Amino acid sequence: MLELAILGLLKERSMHGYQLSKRLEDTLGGFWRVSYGSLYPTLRRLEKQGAVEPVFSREDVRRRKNVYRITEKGEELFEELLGEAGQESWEDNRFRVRLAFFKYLKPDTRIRLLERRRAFLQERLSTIKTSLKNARERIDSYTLSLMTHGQDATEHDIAWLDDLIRAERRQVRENGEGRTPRRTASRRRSVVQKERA
Amino acid sequence: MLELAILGLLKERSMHGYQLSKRLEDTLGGFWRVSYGSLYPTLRRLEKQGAVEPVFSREDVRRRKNVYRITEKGEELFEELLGEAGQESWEDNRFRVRLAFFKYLKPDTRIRLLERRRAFLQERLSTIKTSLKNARERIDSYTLSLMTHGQDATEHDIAWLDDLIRAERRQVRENGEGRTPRRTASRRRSVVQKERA
DNA sequence: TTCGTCATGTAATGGGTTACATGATTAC
DNA sequence: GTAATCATGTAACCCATTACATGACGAA
Repeated sequence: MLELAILGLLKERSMHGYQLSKRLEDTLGGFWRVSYGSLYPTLRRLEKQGAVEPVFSREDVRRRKNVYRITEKGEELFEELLGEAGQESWEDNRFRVRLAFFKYLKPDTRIRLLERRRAFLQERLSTIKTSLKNARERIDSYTLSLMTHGQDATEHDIAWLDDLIRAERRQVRENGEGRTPRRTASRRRSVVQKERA
Repeated sequence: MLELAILGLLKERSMHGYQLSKRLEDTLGGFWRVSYGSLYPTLRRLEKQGAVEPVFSREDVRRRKNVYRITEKGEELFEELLGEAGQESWEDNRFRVRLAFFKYLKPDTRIRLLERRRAFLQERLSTIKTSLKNARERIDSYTLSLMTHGQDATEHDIAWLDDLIRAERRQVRENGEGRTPRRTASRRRSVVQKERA
């Protein structure tokens, strides 16, 4: 996951480790903080694999900053990581990382991923509903509240995804493939608020 | 975390590994699935520490089921794990596990933990708000949507916690310490619905 | 008799973390 | 000059995972 995040950030511009950690922090802010103990070794590993390579500028060398750039091979790896279909890839934080790099994907790939995530949440939802049905009587109020709130949150998440999917579809219809939508976020917001009322 | 969950479940009644995994599944349902590859070794580790001990009944031995019971030492460990104040203990899934065993805590401990989680979410919220303020212009619509939705969800979570805290406080006032509240969950639900309208 | 699910485990691996260590640079 | 933050790294560990392996038991 960290590999994906690093590659995604390096696609935008070359950076050194410390910069990467800062950018990571303010993209996935409250949901994930990378430690240097994983960042630097991962960067090294990526270099050994040939997915990133050091950029030497006089300034940076002097200050011993190790600036990296993504390579052709790195671009391929990035694509591969984003597209992978493993079970665990749809867990909340993983999906957040993926979504953060959606702008690099083709609209139909985006839709595919959004729908995969939606299916994941849908399954979570039915798991919750099932245990709620089977066990409602014998579970304590805290567990009950936990599950009820989990259900709420999951439904809310699904509604959000549906908005994203809709926006993406509209995008495809209106502009043909390839363009980046402009204000998906705020449009989504209003829809959700309507649903809440 | 798995240790905590196992001990918590064994407090209710003695069980073998497979039963534990099932109970775990329908308590934390869509949010966590334990694999046997971690369950059994953990159970062994707990046994070696003296936190759980095997119960031998003729039936179970015949069917080679390893039923465990929690020991005095295990009860202490449980208490310790629930009370620990480490940074990572307030992350979403950890907190869910903790909440699932709230019924075993004293009301004031419950309030303390709820408030600690609240502070954690509050910090997440301000992290999000800060990056939103600093970067709103330069980030793409997907990342923006991600952050906005993250903010929404976090605020919703905090509101839920506030309900739980309020209910707990009322509990303390009305019944004095020690009693388990009856229908916290559904009471909460109605409050949230009012807030949404 | 065969399929599902009950039941227990091991080995290899993964993907991070914390704690520690070092030192340059910048702002006050 | 001193504190904060920039910058890079290592070693030990942690807590889980997947994949594999085995076999009993009940129901169709």
